[in-house]
Amino acid sequence: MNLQEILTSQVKQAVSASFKIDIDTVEFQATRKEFAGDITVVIFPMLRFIKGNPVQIGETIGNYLVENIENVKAFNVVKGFLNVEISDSYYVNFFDAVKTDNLYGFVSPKAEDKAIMVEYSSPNTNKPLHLGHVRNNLLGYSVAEILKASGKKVYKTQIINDRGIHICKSMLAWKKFGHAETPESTGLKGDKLVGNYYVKFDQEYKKEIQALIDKGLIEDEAKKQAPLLIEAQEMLQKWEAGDKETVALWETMNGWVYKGFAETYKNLGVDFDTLYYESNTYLLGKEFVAEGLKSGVFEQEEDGSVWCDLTPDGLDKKIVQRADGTAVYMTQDIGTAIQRIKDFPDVGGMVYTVGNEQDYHFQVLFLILKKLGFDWAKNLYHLSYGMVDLPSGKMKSREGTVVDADDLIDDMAKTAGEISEELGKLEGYSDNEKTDLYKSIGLGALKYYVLKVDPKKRILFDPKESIDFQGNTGPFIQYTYARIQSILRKADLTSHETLDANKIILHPKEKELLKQIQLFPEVIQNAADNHSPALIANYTYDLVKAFNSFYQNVSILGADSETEKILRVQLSNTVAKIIKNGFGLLGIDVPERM
RNA sequence: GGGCUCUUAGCUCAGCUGGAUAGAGCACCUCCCUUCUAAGGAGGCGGUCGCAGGUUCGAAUCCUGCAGGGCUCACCA
Repeated sequence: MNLQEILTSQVKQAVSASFKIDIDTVEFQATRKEFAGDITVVIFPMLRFIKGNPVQIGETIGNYLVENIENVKAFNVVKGFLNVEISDSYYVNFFDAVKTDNLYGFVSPKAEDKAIMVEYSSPNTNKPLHLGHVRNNLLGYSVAEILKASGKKVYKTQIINDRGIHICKSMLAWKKFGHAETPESTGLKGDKLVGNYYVKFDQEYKKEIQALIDKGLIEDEAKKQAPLLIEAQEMLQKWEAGDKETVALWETMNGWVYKGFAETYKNLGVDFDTLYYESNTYLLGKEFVAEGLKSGVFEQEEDGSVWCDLTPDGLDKKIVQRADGTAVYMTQDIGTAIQRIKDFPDVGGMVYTVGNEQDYHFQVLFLILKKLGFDWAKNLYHLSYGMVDLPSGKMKSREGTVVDADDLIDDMAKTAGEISEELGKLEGYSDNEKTDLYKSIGLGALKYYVLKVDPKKRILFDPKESIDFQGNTGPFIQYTYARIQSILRKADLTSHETLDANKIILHPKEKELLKQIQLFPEVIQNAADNHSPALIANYTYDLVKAFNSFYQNVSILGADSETEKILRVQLSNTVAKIIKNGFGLLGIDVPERM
C-alpha cells in the first residue's frame, strides 16, 4: 500500500470516528511550495457532508493522522487545506525500494489482458515521407511504446496505400519519360525517384489541360479529357485485371519505394510488427455490407447503393457501397479492422494514428463497427493530431513547399554539429563518434519538439528555431543525462548500498527530486490512458529541472558525509535511468557524453 | 450554413478527475565558473487565461452564447 492509499483510509477513519459520517472519496494535491508540508488534503468537498468550520475539521483530521500514521510528522491547516508533512525516512525507504529497479515505473504485461494494435505512418507509395509523416510516425511509435510500458501487449502496424490512381500516375510518368531510370542508375533513393515521376506526371498533365483549354474546352472538361489521365485510368483498370506487365512494373516501383521508406524509418528509429497493404485489403468489407443489410444496420437505395443512416446518432447518412457494387473507403476500413482481429485474435482494441482531417471518418467508422455488434469496437481510438504548418504557410506538395523527412533529419544533425563545434566540447572524438552524436542530438531536438506539444494542437514548425538547445528541449535533457554519466564515471562506489533511513536528513532539493521521481509510474499510466507522449516529455523536463537545481545547490561527489554522497550519487543514477527510460518511450537516444 | 476542434505572458508551450497568489522556456535585466560538463543555476520584468453570461463555497478547467483561426461535411482515398 502506498502512502496515498494509507492516507485515504486513515482520513476516512478519522472522519468516521470524529464526525460519525462516512465519506467515499478524499481529495489530495501536492502541497504548494509556499506552505510547509508535502501532501495536502482538501477539506472543502467534505463540507457537503460535515457541517462545521473547515479549519477545525482539518485540525481534527490532522491530529488523527499524526497519531495513527508513523510517516506523518506534522500538519498545518490553511483555510480548507490540510497540509501534511511526511517524514524523511518515508522518502528514503521509498527510494531504497526503487533505485535498483531498472524498469521502475514500467508495468509488465498481464497474460489475460488483450493486446492493442497501433497503426501509424500509412504512407502512399508514390512520394517520399515528409514532415507530416514525421509527426505521425513519432506519435504512433511513442504511443505504442507508452502503452507497452503501461502493461499492454502491442502490435505496431501500418496500412500501405500501394494502389489506386495516384500510384498509376507515377508509374505512367516513369514509363513515358523515365528512360528506364532506376535507383541504381541515378543514385537516388527509390522513394525519391518515384516521387519525382509523380511530380512529372502532374507537370505534363497540367500542360495537356492548358492545351485543351486553349482549344476551347472548359477547365473541368479539360481535366477529364487530358490523354495522360485517361491513360492512367486505363492503367488502373489493367492493374485491377491483373495485367502481367502492369503488375510487374507496379511491383518493381513499389519495391524501390519500400527500400527508400525502410531507410527513412530506420533513421527515424521507428518500426512495425506487421504490415497491411491496401492492394490486399481494398476488396474487404463487402461481406459485412451484406450482413449489415440483413441485420438492418444498413439499408439499400433503389439504385442499389448501400447506406448507413447515422442521423439518430447526430451524424449523417454514410455510403458504404456504391450503386455498382464496389467498395468505398469506409467499407475497406470496416473490412480491414475485422481482418486484423481475425489475424490477431488476442487484439482487443486499436489505435489509429491519422491526422485530424479524418476525425469525422473515424467517428463514423467506430460507430458503424459498434452497430455491427463487435465488442472490441468500444476500444477503438483515433489518435488525431493537428497539421504541421510552416512559417510560410501550409505544406503543399504541388508547390514544392513540403519539408522532406530525410532532408529534415540531415539538416537537424548538421545544425546540431554546428552548434556543438561552436561550443567546442568534443575534443578527442573520432569523426564517426561525432557523426553519431550529432545525429542523436539533431533527432532528439526534432522528436522532442514534435512530441512535447499536445497531439491535438497544430504545430508551427520553424526549421530555424526548432533546434533550441536551451530550456524545454531534447538536447537540454540529453545534456543533463550526459552530465550525470560524467558524475557516475567519477563516483566509484557500489551504487546499490542500502541507506539507513533513520540517519538521513534530506536536503530540500533532495526531497524535491524524490517527489518528482515518485511521480514517474503515475505519469506513464496517465500518458497511456490519454495517448499522450507530451505528458512524458513534460514530466522528464520537470525531473531534469529538479535535478539541475539539486546539482547546483548541493555538492555530490564532495558531500560532507559518506552517507550523503552515496545518497546523492544514487539519486543521480536513478534520475539518469528515468531520463533514459522516459526518452526511450519517446524514441529519443541519450548519449553517454556530449 | 451544420458538425468537430483550437484560443493562457511579446514568442513557444505546461496546467491531471473544478481548489490556495495561473506555471516553465525563449527574449530583456541582475547576480553565480579555484568545485562533479555554464548547452547550467538563483532572482527580476512580463497575464482582466479570446469575449460575455451561467453552475459552485471555489472556474483557465464544467455549461450556454458570441468572436477569431483550423479541419470537415464526395457513389476520392
